[in-house]
Amino acid sequence: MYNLFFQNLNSKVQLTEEEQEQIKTYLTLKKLRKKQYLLQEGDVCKVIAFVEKGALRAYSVDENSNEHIIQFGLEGWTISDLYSFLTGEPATYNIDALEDSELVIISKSAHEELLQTMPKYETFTRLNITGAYLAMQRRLTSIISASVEERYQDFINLYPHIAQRVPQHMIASYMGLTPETLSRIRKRISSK
Amino acid sequence: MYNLFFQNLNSKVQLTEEEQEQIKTYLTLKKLRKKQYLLQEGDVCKVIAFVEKGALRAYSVDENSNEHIIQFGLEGWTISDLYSFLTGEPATYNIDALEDSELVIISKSAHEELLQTMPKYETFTRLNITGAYLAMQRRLTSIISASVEERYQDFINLYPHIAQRVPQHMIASYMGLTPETLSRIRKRISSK
DNA sequence: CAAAAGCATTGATTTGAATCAATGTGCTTT
DNA sequence: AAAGCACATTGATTCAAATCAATGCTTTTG
Repeated sequence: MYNLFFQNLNSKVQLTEEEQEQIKTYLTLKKLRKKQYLLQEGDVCKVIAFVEKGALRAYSVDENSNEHIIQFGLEGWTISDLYSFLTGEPATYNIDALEDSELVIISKSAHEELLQTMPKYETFTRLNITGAYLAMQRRLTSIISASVEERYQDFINLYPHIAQRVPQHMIASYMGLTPETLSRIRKRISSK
Repeated sequence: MYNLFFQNLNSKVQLTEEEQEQIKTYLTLKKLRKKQYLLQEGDVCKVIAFVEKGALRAYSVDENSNEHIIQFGLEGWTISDLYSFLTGEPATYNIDALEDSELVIISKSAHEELLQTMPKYETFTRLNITGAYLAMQRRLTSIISASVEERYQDFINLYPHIAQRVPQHMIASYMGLTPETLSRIRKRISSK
């Protein structure tokens, strides 16, 4: 059940059997049906979720009730409203399941205790957030400097598996475009 | 000379005198004149720089030789091309000084040794990157979902000191706008 | 199974930002 | 002090994406 999580963990910090067992005591599993919420805007985000199976999205809703996807979470990725999780402020994002999913759940107290007691867990956390930072910087750079066409190409190249599993209008949302515009961009690209 | 750096460090992880002295042995100071480069695109980024005094910017240059500012670094902030620093790949950003500046320099080997030997330094690093991640996520959310006017207002509210010290066309660049557009937006806002 | 909902596409029109161009102003720099 | 440059503003025009609207297709669901 925790296979992917520990695979991921081990690839970043080598753990002994005992260490793994110890960490396991802090984790819980959660299944989410398609369309179910993991987090709703306004609630405080209590957990970090590692996606063992399935797909989720984090998104905000603006005053015109347009959804803006800030992050996808597929197998092997972590998803949360980190700001809310860390500060205890109400979440500004919603997180829900795009497919039936299985999550490894780390509660706030578990996270804090692990950070305090297991140096390797802190290293793991540091490496994770660093990876997330670099991925986001890449996305930001591309938004600021590249054309929409290039951005779409980059997205497809970087995340082909997302493009296959997620409806197109959500990719448009992730890119900050309308579905119509993305459709036309795809058309333009394919006619080359 | 290292005042601000240690102030910052201490605010995140409480250090003893000895620990501070130990860390100091890993640091060097560097002064940069206005317009001098800390890093040029294509070179490998060898350092993380903490800004003690002055102001820097990290930016990329696109095929039409337009500059796109990805980050400002003022007093108390850290600036680097982290991807290049961590991977050893050539940098995709340029970093230069907007004013005469003083930097606390952490070399790659220093960074690695400190991470390995001083748990508190790792914690410091983790907290720093987490803060940077949250700031960037905020920026990204605003780009994807808010109007340019709101985005400019947010920027001014969040970083009033930057707005005061940095030429307007650089703020436009940071926002992914042309200077003309930002000028018009300011006009629109002020006429309310 | 039929109805409804969700999704992608296409077309016509509007809108907002980019581009091109010119001017004014204040700083450097010599 | 004069010349040159960097910067901000403003105007006119172009261009790209949003919006509004309609259609057909597929997937859910009652």
